[in-house]
Amino acid sequence: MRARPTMVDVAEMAGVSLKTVSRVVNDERGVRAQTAARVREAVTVLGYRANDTARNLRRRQRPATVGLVIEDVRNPFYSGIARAVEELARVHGHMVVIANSEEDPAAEQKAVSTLLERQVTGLLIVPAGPDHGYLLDEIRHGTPVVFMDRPAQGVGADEVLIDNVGGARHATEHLLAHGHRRIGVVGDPPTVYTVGERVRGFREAMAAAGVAVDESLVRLGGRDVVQAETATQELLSMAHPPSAVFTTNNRASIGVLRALRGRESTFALVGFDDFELADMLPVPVTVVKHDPAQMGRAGAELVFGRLSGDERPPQRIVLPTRLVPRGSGEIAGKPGP
Amino acid sequence: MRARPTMVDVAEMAGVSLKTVSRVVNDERGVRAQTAARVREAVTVLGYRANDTARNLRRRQRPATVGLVIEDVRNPFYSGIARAVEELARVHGHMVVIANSEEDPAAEQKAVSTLLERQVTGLLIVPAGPDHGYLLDEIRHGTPVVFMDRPAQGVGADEVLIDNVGGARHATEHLLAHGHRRIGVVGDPPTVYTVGERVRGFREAMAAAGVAVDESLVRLGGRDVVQAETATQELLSMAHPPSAVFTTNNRASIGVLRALRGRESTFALVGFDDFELADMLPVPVTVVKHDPAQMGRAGAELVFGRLSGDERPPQRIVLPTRLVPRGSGEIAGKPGP
DNA sequence: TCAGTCGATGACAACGTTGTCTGCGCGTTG
DNA sequence: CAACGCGCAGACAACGTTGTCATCGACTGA
Repeated sequence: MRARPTMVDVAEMAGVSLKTVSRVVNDERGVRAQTAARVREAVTVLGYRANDTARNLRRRQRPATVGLVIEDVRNPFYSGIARAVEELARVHGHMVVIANSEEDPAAEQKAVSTLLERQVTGLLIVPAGPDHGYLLDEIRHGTPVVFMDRPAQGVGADEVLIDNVGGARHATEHLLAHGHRRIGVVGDPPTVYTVGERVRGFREAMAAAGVAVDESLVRLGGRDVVQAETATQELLSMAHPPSAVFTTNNRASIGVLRALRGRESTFALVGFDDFELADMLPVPVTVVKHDPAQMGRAGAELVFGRLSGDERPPQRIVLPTRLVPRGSGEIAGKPGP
Repeated sequence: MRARPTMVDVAEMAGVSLKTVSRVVNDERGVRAQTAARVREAVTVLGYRANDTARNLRRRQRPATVGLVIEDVRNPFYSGIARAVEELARVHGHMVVIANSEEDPAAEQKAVSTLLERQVTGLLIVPAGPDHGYLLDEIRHGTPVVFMDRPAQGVGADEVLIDNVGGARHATEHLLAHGHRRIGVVGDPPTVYTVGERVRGFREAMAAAGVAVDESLVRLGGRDVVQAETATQELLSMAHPPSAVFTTNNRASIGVLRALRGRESTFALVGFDDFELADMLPVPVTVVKHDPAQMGRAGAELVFGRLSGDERPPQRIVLPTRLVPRGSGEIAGKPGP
């Protein structure tokens, strides 16, 4: 288990100079076929592999790698993004480094710092914290940064968002149209941008319909399926439970469904985010659907566009949502025993 | 948008030598507090960030990065692995580069090559192709390689597998115990190692029970949900459809469920791999459960163990499976109209 | 008082690679 | 036949950093 061979080793073995090896390895012209063959022979015998680190340093270029900072790959929304980013990156000869921020601003900033020291050529971030002024210098030094799913303050960078307010409004209107008036909300803390926006869309639709929001039915703050389940159980055991619920994301939807299972009492449901098997459940779940792959692609396209010279002012792309009625939004609420 | 500042720029601004900046940046001792303060000042003013590429080259060490080659992050099995690997990597100060091999040996080999040129310190691979002799040199040069989910030929490297045969046997025994005799199989091509093993477990259990396998009920080859759905439809329209089916992975299970939906005819089902909401479906799905996170952790532990001097001979870790009866394995088949 | 020690700092080389420049031998051309 | 061009090859510097060694002044102790 000795160290890796370098060009010097190859040169020595082939009886040529270092530079000639470099020429052969990089398919430069100006090497006699016979010499090149000798070099290639030595390369395979020694198992030589170019050192990308040294190459990049010398060429003053960065490793062909983009950083992707997300909350958790296990969430299908993020893995959908990740996959699309990876696909586009591959087309552009880049690799993807994934960091999970765990929704923690400190972890996010640490990850970003490490990625930047690693000299990534571009950065795709689902921001956890609000302020990203610390990236100003980097952007000025030529690293394209794209924020996905949520905007970032303190920086004028590209952003890819979805129509949160519109989607939530549609969801709420759907429930209102089916006669629901006591509508609850279950989801993550409203400090998360998307949650705030979706709740805003909910309130807008309610206000437009002249229906007052019962604040005791708004249960935000859960961070995972279990907490959404608990919140739902609380809703169900109220004296006047909601007849319908809007959930702010797929985790919350699933938590609600778990709480509802086996219960006699139930309520209508529309969830933000589609999820696998939503249409296969006993009561198929009506959702506000959008396309994570589209978000990943749009973000990656922006990054690689910037890398190849796109100098337009910072873009804000807003992706559409679509209400997919499957049944759960149309059932009449029969709350309470 | 000028180039990034280097230590030379910082040194110039602080009126010290390059080396002093290096000392401050690396928290080496031997710098007067006052000098250090001046340097730090210059660092923040210029927005200096250490160049990990140059540092690694000089120190003759590799970037603290491990490569993870999987089939598709969108599959929860792989994203579960990815997340666990990332978590352990973070603990060890490493980042994770993810490459999707798409089950294509050529793509896998290309990804691995790129990762190695990038000087990753370790490699976690879910192998797509069978032969990995091309990694022999690398392993000899000191790059720890761990194969996950499937073994690799031609190399003596660490492996983390699951008890495919045992799990499949349990699944089949469960179906046999509930009176099923005409049992079908739906899944990926048997050339995929895990599929082959799981089918072997199925056959072993059938043989042990003295039940002949009707080969027309074995439908392997589908690579995604849609193809599994098609295969199932074919099974259902047979003159003598199966009364039960064993699926070789979560994609196949979901395809089968989709085909079954709304159909009058049905059959019992046990699937390999657990999946979200399996317990929430109209007929909760009985599965052979195992833990992707455990696999990721085990793999990562092996890599980081090797990196810190573990010299044991190549390990083969086999993770257990557990049958989770939820109902779908116990229903009586009522095939055909 | 003088060697010896110590703390702070800098000069220099080196990591593995590539860009630039130079040199050599040979054939072509005016 | 001198001059030139061309194909091939190597010497050397440089990328941004860190390890080693040298330097210098000040302080210590006998």
